[in-house]
Amino acid sequence: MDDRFFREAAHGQGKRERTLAALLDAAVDVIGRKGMEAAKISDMTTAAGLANGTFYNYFQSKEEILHKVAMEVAVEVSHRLDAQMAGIDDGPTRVVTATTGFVDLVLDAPDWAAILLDSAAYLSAPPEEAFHYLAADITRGVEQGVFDTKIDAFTLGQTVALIGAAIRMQIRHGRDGELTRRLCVNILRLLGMTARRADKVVTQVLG
Amino acid sequence: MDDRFFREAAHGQGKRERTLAALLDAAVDVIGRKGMEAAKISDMTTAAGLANGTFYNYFQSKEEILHKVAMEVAVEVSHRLDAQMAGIDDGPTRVVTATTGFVDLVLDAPDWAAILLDSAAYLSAPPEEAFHYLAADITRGVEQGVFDTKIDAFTLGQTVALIGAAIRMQIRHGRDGELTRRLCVNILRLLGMTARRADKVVTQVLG
Amino acid sequence: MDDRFFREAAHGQGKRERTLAALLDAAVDVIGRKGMEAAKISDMTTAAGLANGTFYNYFQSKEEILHKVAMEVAVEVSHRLDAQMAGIDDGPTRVVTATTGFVDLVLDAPDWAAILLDSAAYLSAPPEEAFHYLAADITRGVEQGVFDTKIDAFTLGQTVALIGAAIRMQIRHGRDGELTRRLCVNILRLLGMTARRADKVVTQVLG
Amino acid sequence: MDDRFFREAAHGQGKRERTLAALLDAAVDVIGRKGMEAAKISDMTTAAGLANGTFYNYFQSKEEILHKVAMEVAVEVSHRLDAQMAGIDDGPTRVVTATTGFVDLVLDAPDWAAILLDSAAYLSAPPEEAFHYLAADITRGVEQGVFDTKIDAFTLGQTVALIGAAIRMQIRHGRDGELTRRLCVNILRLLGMTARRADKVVTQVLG
DNA sequence: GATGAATGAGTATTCATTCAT
DNA sequence: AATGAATGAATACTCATTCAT
Repeated sequence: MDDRFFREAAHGQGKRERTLAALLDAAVDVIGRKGMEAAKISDMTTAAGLANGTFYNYFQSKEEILHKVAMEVAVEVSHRLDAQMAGIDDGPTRVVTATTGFVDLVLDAPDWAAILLDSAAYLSAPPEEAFHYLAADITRGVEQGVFDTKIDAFTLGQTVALIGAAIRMQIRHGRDGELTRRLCVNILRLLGMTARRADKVVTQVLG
Repeated sequence: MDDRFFREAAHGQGKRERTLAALLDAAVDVIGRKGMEAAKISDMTTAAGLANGTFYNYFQSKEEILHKVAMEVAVEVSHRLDAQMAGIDDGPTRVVTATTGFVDLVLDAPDWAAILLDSAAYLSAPPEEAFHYLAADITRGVEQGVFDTKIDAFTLGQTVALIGAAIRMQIRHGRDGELTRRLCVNILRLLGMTARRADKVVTQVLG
Repeated sequence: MDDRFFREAAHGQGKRERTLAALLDAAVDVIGRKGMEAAKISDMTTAAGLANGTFYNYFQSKEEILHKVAMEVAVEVSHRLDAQMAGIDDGPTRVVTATTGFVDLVLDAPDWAAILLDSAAYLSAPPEEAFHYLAADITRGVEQGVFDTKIDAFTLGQTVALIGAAIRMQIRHGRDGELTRRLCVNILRLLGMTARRADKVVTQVLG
Repeated sequence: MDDRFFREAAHGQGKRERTLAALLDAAVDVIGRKGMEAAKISDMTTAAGLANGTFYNYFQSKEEILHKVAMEVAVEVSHRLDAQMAGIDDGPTRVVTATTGFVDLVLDAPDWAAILLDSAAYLSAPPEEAFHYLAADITRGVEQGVFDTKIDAFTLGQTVALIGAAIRMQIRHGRDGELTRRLCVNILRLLGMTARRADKVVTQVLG
């Protein structure tokens, strides 16, 4: 999904922008195949059809492009989820919708999954952008009185950990909608809903 | 905690055993400081006061010592937790006791924390020993009718993810008993207890 | 003879070609001094005035450069012999001319001798190019009815063994044209000529 | 053939002799399997059922045992050939008998073949013992007036080269009596016999 | 004599980064 | 802007040899 994502976004722009986009697309591709650690600069430039040294006209270091790619992907994922969720008002429904949407989106684009997953481990700073909406939805649920939990980095971290574990398992053992459903239940439970109400919400949203 | 753990265990034994223990202790130390990925063989031999080549009289490769260290630590942690939990019969109480004990133990020995955390990511096979008791306790809770969840790799993975995230946060931002308490609540909620009952159990156990 | 052989051939070409040639020349030099087995990559790069890592911009491994050098030398030797032998039609005369030419050429360039001799033992596939002409000349002699032998790998192997032994002896104990003459006689005898006729041919050709 | 050759020879002797013999047998075995270059001291001691360090109570270095083994094997081979050839008086017949016997013996004991072949390349000094009888037989033939060649190191070297090449080919491509027969013919031709007489002798001896 | 633990010099290979063109 | 050749630090692993017990 979305091979050449950056190049399309840079279509019609200046040469510098297009080369930059080519490098970012190449990075996505290479990271998807080999992971951040093993991704070589030369892999990226080769995939982008550029010479080795050209890389350093656009980035100061390997780390920089890794950060950039991770952030851009996170932002784009957030955008897409926002679009899916317009008009949904109920907190729990939003959480389930967002989680399902996120997991599906990321499993559809394994390159992006690799980037998001790796960025938490390989980069010091995981891209909060990807999960920003989640904090907002949880807050909304708390305000609506259906969630019973503190809203802070810890709760967010716990939730993200659940999502990450679920994605990793599906990458390893194959896609499984049932696991995504259970993930949603787990998140709602963790946020303070009873097991019964959590099931009901998930069934309403996912059918 | 337990610097020279292996050397103490090998005290009075033959030279081979003592050198082996020195290497394992050195590995723990180095992994604690630099992580599994960055840990160099020469770091370990230097820390153990040995020549470079001596390493290969005891291990075939870097991976081998990493596996060995991870497994030994996991086993030892399990042993200690078992000791703490003798006589506790109630499933939820066991889960809380085990989780708290595990988090405290591991935060007391940050080297061990690093090993356990890294081993999941760096080694192909993370040591199940460290979490085996957890599966047993969850099963017990389900059999006692207080947990409402499937017992499988997914549930275990979700639980372990919560614990890992909590430990990581405390390593980064400092020890915080309140977070450990909230972790326990989260786990019990995830396993199907209501928010209220989860709080009650945690309060009973942790005061 | 022909120190800097490759560099001369690459004169005026691009930088990549010139560096490649420098590496090949350096390899020839190092192999000549230490043999294929003991030749180190760093020896070659140092001799070429390059950094260690530069080697791997041109070759994947030590084996690769060894093969390349052996093949290039073999090809060049064949070219030079071809030139010497243009217009000679008689089979035995060709064999004697080729053998003498080969031995002289190789003793003039002891580095090349080392390469050709080592390549049979160290490389899995010795460069047939160096001896291809020999097979052709033997065939010609057989067709002319002056040789009485099967033309196959065995006969070729036997002949090459004689040449190799003669070269080795002259490298060890000093150049000796008489030995080369006797080598030619031996080859002709082996190919089925009587001692007398063999002597006559050799005398005609070598004086 | 002749596994434990040295141990049998040392039977009934002192402990030192028996341990030495065990090391020599182990060396034969290991060299046969891996070649001289790749043979490790520890391979030999392990195969001999001894500790690593024990080796140095018997040999000063790896080279020393290699030399010793090569020499002993060469001597033994000579002895056996001598036995086969008692009573044979005719020079050419002796050469054919010795060559055939040598090739057969060595192909029957591939370990020995490996040792003899490697010793020429890996050790500076190939064991002349193995070919001493050959010089004598050639001399005899010359004195009988059937060979027409100088008797010196060069002729011997040429002959040995032919034998080596023939053995190598049979090790690589499988035993082939026809090649051994052709080898004998080649040697006789090289020593100055006509093709016809060489064939006749070989047929008389080998049938 | 035997042991076997310890040694440490030796080397191919990778890859992010620089810089002259 | 682009090129791509050159760099060189960094590191796991081998094995003959030593020597204290």
